[in-house]
Amino acid sequence: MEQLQQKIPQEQYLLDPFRVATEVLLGAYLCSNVDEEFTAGKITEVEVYLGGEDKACHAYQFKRTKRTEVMFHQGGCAYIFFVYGMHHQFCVVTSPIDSPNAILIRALEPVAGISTMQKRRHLQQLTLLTTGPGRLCQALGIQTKLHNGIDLTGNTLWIAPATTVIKTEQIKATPRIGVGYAQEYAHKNWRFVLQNTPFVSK
DNA sequence: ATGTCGATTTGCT
DNA sequence: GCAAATCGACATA
Repeated sequence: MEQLQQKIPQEQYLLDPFRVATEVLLGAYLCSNVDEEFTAGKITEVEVYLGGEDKACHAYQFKRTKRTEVMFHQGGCAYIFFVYGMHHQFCVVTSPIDSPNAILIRALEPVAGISTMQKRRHLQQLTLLTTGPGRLCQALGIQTKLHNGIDLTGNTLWIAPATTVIKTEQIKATPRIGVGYAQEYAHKNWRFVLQNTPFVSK
């Protein structure tokens, strides 16, 4: 598990958000060390959100609030927020300072610390452990209060590089989930899913 | 297999 | 006050 201790270098998070989503994050490993428990999963599903133009993004029109603040930080930190009164969501902030773009991580394939994930989720079945943005946060112990804004090259929450190159043919682009309100931005194919894996949300 | 609905808190209008 | 980048329980078929 040496591989999982590696960190994606900070500068890779400054690339174009679509490249970060498809070339850097898909197939990489989201790792967490929370409560003395190590857990990790391979990233199988992501969504791109762009500050400025994108009506589905919390930072639409560069709206800067307490919640969206960390999206304006330099790429390479975590934007973690709370929705629906009970679920957390984990995003990777990308781009240079004041370009509030982020990639939502929507699903993982469990790789390490599986018994910890099962304990946190009160559930055994692997395909339900981390296949959804709320589920993966619960499985990895991710919470806004503890982790919002955290540096992803540190030792609490980090991302280890993919061990194999993901080819374009293995990636499917679809509309994003749960953003029907975003008008013309609702049907953009900004969700990217790894093919040939059961570990995606539905 | 598919649909509807409640949970529950945060942040903005 | 209301809607939200969701999930799981329960209903009906």
